[in-house]
Amino acid sequence: MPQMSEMFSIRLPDGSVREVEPGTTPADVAAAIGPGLARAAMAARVNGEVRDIMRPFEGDSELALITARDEKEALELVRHDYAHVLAEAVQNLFPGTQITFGPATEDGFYYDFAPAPGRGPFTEEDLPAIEEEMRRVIARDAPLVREVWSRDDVRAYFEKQGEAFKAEWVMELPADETITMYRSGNWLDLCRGPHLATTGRLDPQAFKLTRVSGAYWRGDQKNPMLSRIYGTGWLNRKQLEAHLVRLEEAAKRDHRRIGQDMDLFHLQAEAQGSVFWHPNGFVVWRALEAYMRRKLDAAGYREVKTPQLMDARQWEQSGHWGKYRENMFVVPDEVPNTEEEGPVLSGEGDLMALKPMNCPAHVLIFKQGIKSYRDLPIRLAEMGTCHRNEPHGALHGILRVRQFTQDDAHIFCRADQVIEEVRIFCDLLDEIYRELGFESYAIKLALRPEQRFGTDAEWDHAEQELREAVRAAGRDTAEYGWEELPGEGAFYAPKLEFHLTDAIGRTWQVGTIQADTVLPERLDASYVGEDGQRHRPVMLHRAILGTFERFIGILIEHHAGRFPAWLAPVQAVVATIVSEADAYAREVVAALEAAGLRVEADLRNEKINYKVREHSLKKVPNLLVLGRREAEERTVALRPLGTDARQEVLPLDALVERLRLEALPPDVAGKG
RNA sequence: GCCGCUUUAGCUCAGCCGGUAGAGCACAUCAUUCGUAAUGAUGGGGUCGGGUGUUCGAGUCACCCAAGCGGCACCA
Repeated sequence: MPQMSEMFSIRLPDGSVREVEPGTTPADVAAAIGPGLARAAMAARVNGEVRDIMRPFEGDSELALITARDEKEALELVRHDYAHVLAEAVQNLFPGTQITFGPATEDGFYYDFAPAPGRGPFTEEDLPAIEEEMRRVIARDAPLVREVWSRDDVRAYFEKQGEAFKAEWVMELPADETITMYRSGNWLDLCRGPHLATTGRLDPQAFKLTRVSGAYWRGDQKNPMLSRIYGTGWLNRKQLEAHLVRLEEAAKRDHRRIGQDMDLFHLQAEAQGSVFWHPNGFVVWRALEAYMRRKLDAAGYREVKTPQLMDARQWEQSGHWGKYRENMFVVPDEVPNTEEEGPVLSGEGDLMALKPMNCPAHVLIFKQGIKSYRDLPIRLAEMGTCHRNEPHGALHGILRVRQFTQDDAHIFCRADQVIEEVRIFCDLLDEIYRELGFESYAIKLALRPEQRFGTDAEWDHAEQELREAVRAAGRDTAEYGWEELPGEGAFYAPKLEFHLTDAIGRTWQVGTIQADTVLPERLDASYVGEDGQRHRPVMLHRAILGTFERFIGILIEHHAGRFPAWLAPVQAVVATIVSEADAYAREVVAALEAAGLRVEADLRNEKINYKVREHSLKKVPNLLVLGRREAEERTVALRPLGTDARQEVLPLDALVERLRLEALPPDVAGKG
C-alpha cells in the first residue's frame, strides 16, 4: 500500500477527486472514467494550462479534459497540429527546405519555410502534392511526443540538420523557458506545444491549403523573405465546407466586384490609387456627405476648406517634412520650360507639397486673430481631400488609396475640456454608426509606442484622460469590446480607435480621436486665458467615417450592395409590361421625382422577367411594375428588392408617400 | 517596397507541343406587346497590358517595365 504522499490528487470539474500514481497522464484518467471520453479527449487543461494529454501529472492538479466541445481550444490544437503536419510533409517532399514558424490563425494555420538552395518559393502548383503528403503523414498516425531538451542540444541538432533559423531562434528563447521538442516518427520540431496525442487524430478531410505568400523572417523587412504556405483547418469536413461557403459569400460582397456591377466607380492604372466615381457611386457619396454635414452642423462644428498645396517650408515647420516626407507628393512651384519639352521642369522652383493631412491648415485658421478661452472649444471640420504616397503593395480597391477625403475635424480646447469633448465625440460617433446601420463596434485605446515625443508623465496623463472620457461615456465595457493596445499609439499621442463590425462579422477600423499637444506647440497656436496669459490649446484630431472612399467600400460590403433607400443610387425603377402603359409610367416617374426620389423608367420592349432580373441584379430597392391593369386603375405594383413574385398593389398617391418616407435619411426620418 | 500569381472584346473567360484569335453575357438592327430573375434571329466589335529579344513565323518562348490580385512589411 503506497503512502498518500506518493500519490497525486487530481480534482475534476465536477469536484470529485482521484488519487493517481506519479507517471499517470490525463489520458489515463480519461480512460478510467470511460472509453467514450478517452476517445473524445484531445488535450487536457491542467491547473489552467492546456497540455498534451500524454504528459504526466507533476503533482496535485486540477484537471479538465478538452474535447471538440471546447471549440476554441480544440480548433487551436488541430490548427497547430495541421501546421506541424504541413512542415513535416514539406520536408518529406522537398529535402533541404528549412523550417521556421507555423502557428494557428483565425481560420487555420500557416508555416514559413526557407526553400532549399536553388529552389524558389513555393507556388500554388505545389499545394495539391503537399496536401497529399499531409494526408499520408496523418494516416501514419505517429505519436507526437514531447521531449525536454537543453538549449545547446537543440542548437547542435538543428545546426547538424542545416536548420539555421531554428538554431538561431532557440538561442533567443528566455533563459528560464523549458525548451521542448516534439517528435513525430523521426521528425523533430522545436515547439512549445501542446499537440494532439497522434497525427491520426486530425481529420484528413478537414483542411485545405489555400495560398502561398512571402513573409519576412520574424516579421522584419530587413530580414530574408521566407515562403509561407497558408491553410484553413477544422475539426471535421462539415466545418471546412461551411467555411469555404462563407468565403464565397464574402467574395460576393467584394466592393470591387459590386462597384463594377452597380456602375459605382472604377480604378485605372493612369491614376493608380485614386477613384473615378461614376454618377451612381457619387450619389452615394453625396448622400453620405450631406448626412455628415447635418450631423456636424448640429454638433457645433464649423466647416472649412483649406489648400491642397502648401509650401514645403510649412510642412517643415509642422514636422511632416521630417517624419512623413517619403509619403508626400512634392511638386516644384514652376511652369514647364517650353511646349516642345512638355511637362519638363528645370527643378529650380520652390517645392510645394500636396497635403497628406489637414491638421496644419486647421491650426493656421485657428491662429488667425486672437482667441480667448471663452471661444473654446472651437471645432473645425473639413471634408478634407488628402494625398499620401502609400507603398504600392498596400493599395487595395477603394479601401486603401492614395487620394482620399476624410471626414476630418480638429477640436481646439483647453486642457480641462478634453475629457468632456472626447465624451461628446463618443456619443456623436455612437449615434452615427447606429444610424448608418451598424449594430456593434469596438473601442480600443492605443497606448504609447516605443518611439515617442514627450515625457512618461505626459503620456500617463494623456492615456488616463482618454480612459476617463470613455468611462464617462459609459462605453468602457465588454459590450464595446473595450481593450487597451500597448505600443499602438501615434508617436505624439495615444488614440482611441473605433472598429465597426459588419453584417458578416468582419471588423474595420474607421473612427479615431487623439489628443495632441505637439502640433499646437510646433505651430505656436495659443489662446488668451482667464489670467490674461497665453496658453497652448489641446488639439483633438478626430474622424468618424475615416475616409469617404474606405467607408463607402465598407458600406458596400456590409450591405452587399443592397443599400438602404436613402443611399441607393437609383431608388426605384418603373418597369412596364406593355407599351400601352408607357404614358402612365411617365406620369408615375414624374410624381416620384416631384417627391424627391431618384427614379428611372424602363419602357424597353422586353419581357417583365428580363426587367425584373436586370434591376434586381443592379440592386434597385424598389421595382414598380405597370401593366394594362395598373394603367387603367391608376395603381402601382410594388416589388421591393429581395421579395418574391407576390407583389403589393397600391394607389399611386399611397405609393409615392410610402417611398418618400422610406427614402428619408435616418437623421431626418425620426423627426417626422 | 518584398514574395508569388495574373493581364486576350465593355464584362466573365477559353485558346494543347509557337502557324496569324474564340465563347457566353453586354451592345446594335429586325421580329415579338409577352404579368414578376435571361424571347428569338442577324450583325458590329480585339495593334492578345507595354517594350526588347529568340524564330521563317510570337497571344503562346526569354528578359525588362507597368498595373491588378493574394499575402508580408507599411498605415501621421
